[in-house]
Amino acid sequence: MTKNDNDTVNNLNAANLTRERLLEKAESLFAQRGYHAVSVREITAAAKCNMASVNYHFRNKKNLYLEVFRSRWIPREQSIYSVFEKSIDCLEEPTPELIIKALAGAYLEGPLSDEEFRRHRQLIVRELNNPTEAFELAADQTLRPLFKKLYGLLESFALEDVDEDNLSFDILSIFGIILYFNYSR
Amino acid sequence: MTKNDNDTVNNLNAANLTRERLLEKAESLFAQRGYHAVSVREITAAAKCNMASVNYHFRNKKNLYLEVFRSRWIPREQSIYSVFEKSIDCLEEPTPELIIKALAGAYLEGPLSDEEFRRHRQLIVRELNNPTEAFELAADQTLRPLFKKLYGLLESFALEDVDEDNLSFDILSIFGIILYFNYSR
DNA sequence: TTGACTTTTAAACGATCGTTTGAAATAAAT
DNA sequence: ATTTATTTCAAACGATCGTTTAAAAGTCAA
Repeated sequence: MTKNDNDTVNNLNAANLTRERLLEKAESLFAQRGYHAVSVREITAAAKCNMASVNYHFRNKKNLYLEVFRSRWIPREQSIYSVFEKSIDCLEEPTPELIIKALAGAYLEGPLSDEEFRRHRQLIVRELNNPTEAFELAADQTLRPLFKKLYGLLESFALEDVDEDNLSFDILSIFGIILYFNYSR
Repeated sequence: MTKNDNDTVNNLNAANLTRERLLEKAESLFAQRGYHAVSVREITAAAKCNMASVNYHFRNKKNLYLEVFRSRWIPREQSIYSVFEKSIDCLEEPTPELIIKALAGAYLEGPLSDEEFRRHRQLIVRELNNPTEAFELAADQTLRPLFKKLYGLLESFALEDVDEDNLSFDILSIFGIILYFNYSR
């Protein structure tokens, strides 16, 4: 067993170097090709460690996948959210156009490098198409709060005959555009 | 071996009933959960036939997947394209807004039922995220022609300072919105 | 240096995967 | 009715999957 019941602890000993390498390579491979297309053997080979390390550090493959979201994806999304909130606070007059620009900017010119954003986006697009427990984590801790914030910002404009459903759809469409941005190459 | 070298022939004998059931169930399952998450055993169980039938009628799993695109997805997309073209021809003044409405209409209110469109969209979204040989088929025979048509229709408007790249991006964004439509539930 | 604890390792486990086999069943032709 | 060709089937194949095991290696305090 680990020397600590809470396996998300941030010790910097040798053990956690293997742990961190596994999370890094697992995220990269899961983002590139998806959960089922990537084997534990491939992840451990990339991380240059033994196959049983996945079991030792993360219990099993599924939990390694979830831990990628818990300890990497969600904090990253939260940092994007922080950038977005600060951008909004700086606005004197937060028009819908400026709000959307602030949102897109937080994702596309925020704290993430191009490669980091590519991975980040790939992971959540895969979850949108094939929801697992990871999507619930992401939805609860990042997506719904962001959605709620956007809703609050945009509904005050009460654009003519736009009802709640249509506004929700518009917000989702904006995410669709941002998520599909990189497909234009 | 089959009694015909061309296994896409449209005979209506008993053999092809099994073949058609396999294509139907394979498409449904691949759309729902993706190539790797669906096993040959599951497909043949759904189609109520023996596991070896996949090998007999389609050579292997990968080719069954490709045949779903060749004999089902691409013809369906082409029928959508036809509806779109007819809608455009009926327009007296094809403004960008009317063009986009015609496009969305062809997908959302065209020849496909809601369930058919859901499957249709799921298959191509999975290919966008995880391109295989099937994407090349779809791109060559349906996506690029449609894209070219849209480009021809929209570029004539020469909207101010919109260059080629930005117009391409806008077209892709429109597809992003259409593809993500159903996520709003 | 000893002994307790943590981490890594090689090897094997059972399960499931896609595919193959050869014979039985069915259909078509002579 | 017999032969020929086509289609279906149960059973097994080798490969790969995620996981487990028990021992070796490493770490660190007493």
